[in-house]
Amino acid sequence: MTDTATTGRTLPHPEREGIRLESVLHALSDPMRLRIVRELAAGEAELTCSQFDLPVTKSTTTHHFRVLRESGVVRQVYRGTAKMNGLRRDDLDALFPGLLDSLLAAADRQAGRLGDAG
Amino acid sequence: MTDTATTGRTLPHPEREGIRLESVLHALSDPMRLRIVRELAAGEAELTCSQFDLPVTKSTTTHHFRVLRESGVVRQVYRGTAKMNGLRRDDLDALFPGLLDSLLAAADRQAGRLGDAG
DNA sequence: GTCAAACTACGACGTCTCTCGTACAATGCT
DNA sequence: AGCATTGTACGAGAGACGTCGTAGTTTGAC
Repeated sequence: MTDTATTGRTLPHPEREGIRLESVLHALSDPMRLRIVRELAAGEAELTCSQFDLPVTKSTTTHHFRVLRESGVVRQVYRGTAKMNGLRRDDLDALFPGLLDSLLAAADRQAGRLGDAG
Repeated sequence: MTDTATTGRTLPHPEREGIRLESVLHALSDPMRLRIVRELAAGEAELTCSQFDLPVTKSTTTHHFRVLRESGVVRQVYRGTAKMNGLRRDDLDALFPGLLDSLLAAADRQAGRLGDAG
């Protein structure tokens, strides 16, 4: 328990077969959550909630991460006081091949077009 | 004007560049609307609103078609008393290459998996 | 001109969503 | 033990959403 181990707390996730397309689309239809997912996809590593510099309060951030988790888009694991977030790429790719990539490409494209992503 | 011509009434559509990914995802995150889009994609021809046998009232159907139109997913044109609906495939493909196909494939896959589509 | 068909407008209702603030819980460090 | 960090729970408020019913409009056919 002294190394960076996962702590006892666990969070409910839908299993792969329980992920619903409508829920995923709904999760991704919020600008804040789409932004989170894009940042998550950009880096390889998992990120803590607090590493996202979102223009909302902590409560709201928690809310968005929960929506993402409950829809099956991200996997969350506690490590110490932090909560690590990772895209459920494997599950999403298995369930809906090519969808996540198209979605991320579409988001990138739109960000480039609109200039809201450097 | 005696043949099957478009009548004077027109409906506001977002132009191609005005279509937002978040709005498209939101439009598609409703089961009724996803169903509409799948039916539209299945057949080549445009369909009238009343050709869809949805388990909701006419008012609600109108509402869903409006959401789809305003988000840029479908194009609607009056012809007589009917309103023809067509997927804006060209615009969506130009804006978000591959996205619509992935989305439709994902929906098909889920329908097959869950058995709610014959 | 009358009538039916297709769709719309408007208001209503209950629910869900996004946001916040405050108070609380779990963990790790000293 | 004490404290800082990280995230949660709960409640609230404003607004959006999906649904309906009724009344109305537009068009085409007779």
